[in-house]
Amino acid sequence: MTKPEQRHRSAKQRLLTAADELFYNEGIHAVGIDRVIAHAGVAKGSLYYSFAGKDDLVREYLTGRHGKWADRVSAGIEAHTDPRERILAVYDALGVLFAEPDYRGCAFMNALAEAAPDSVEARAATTFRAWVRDLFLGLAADADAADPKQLTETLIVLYDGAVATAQMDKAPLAAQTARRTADLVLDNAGIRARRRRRPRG
Amino acid sequence: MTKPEQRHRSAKQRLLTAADELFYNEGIHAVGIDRVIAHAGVAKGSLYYSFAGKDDLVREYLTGRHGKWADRVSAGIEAHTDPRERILAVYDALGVLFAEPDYRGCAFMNALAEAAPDSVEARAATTFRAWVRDLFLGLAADADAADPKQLTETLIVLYDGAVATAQMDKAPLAAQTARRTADLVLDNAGIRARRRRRPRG
DNA sequence: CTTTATTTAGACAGATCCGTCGGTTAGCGT
DNA sequence: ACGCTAACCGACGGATCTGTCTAAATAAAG
Repeated sequence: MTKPEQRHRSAKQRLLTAADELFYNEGIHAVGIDRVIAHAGVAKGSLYYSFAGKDDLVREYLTGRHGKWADRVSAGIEAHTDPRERILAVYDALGVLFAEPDYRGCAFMNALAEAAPDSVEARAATTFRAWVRDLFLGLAADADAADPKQLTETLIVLYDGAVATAQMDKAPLAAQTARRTADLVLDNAGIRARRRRRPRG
Repeated sequence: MTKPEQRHRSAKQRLLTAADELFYNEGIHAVGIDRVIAHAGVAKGSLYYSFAGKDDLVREYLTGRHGKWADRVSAGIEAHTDPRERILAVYDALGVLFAEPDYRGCAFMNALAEAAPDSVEARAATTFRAWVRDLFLGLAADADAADPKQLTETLIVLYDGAVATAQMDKAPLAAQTARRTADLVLDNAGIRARRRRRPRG
């Protein structure tokens, strides 16, 4: 068995990187596998050696996006201890994301826009959305919200609104707008700043 | 010149209806012109007689969506005289839209998700977004908002959030969540109910 | 009726799509 | 060195895509 890295990255990894760039920037249907293998610099046979087909490549592209974003959001949240600030940290993470020069919206929203009801894209989007919901639900519960479900609905609408506005209007500042509104919503829900525990003593 | 209706609708109109259904429900790239002409029940030659190409058909599909939605929103707004309720009427219109059984998100967001930067889809989306912005900007000014631009940004994020959440989570109630939050935002902006003039005296 | 506009059916071309296949290279154990 | 096998390669095939074209039928208009 070969080690996962020799001098050059493996064909599978190069394919994954190329697929991520092309699928995200131009859309899944718009990019054929010929474009992917050309951009990765590998042969077509290598794609079907490492992946069952285009759907499989799409699936790994989306799960990769899910994992990377979940890691970034989690890191942003865990930089704070105050439950209120932990909620707002999600919108701060969006602000950093939107500022990236090649931001082109939510990969799952875009994938779902061109996907069939029972496709790989639809399944990946469902998984992603369950993660989003559970994320806010946990944060709302930690903040002792009176109605965690309703607060979650509102926070999700603000999250999605920031994402969609930033994409359609090329407006990275939509994250700040969403954050400011979330702040107001938290005020209205009676959630105030408090420390769970001091960082060190 | 032929009248717009004879016994059967013209080939152009049938193509437009078929394109609207198929493009919206399955995505633009996913639907070939063969599918469109089959669904319309016309010959391929009729498509290229009435339209310059697929792009032209896509363009008319999107401008049609724009016009119909603008009419619905305007009708909803003009049913109210109070500037505050005129703003909230937009979210009520979204609620009605989301309740339709075949709702599949914003046609322009979906089109943009699979479109190239300078495509017909991108241009139609830009036009649509300018309309959305001007709509809220006018409503915010009519309500004597202290900062109409900032209020508009917030209302747009809530609008987009309702649309995106409703699509991704199949949650028609996202419109109510957005409306409730908009209500809070308007309170916070110091915008109170007032009549411009009595309906009759 | 004559003329023009619209529609039809289908074959065709060129490009691109996804996927398969047989053959080649490279790393590893023995 | 030898054999084995994972890893990789590029040509090929069938399907589908958009768009063109021909030739004729139908409908509308003058």
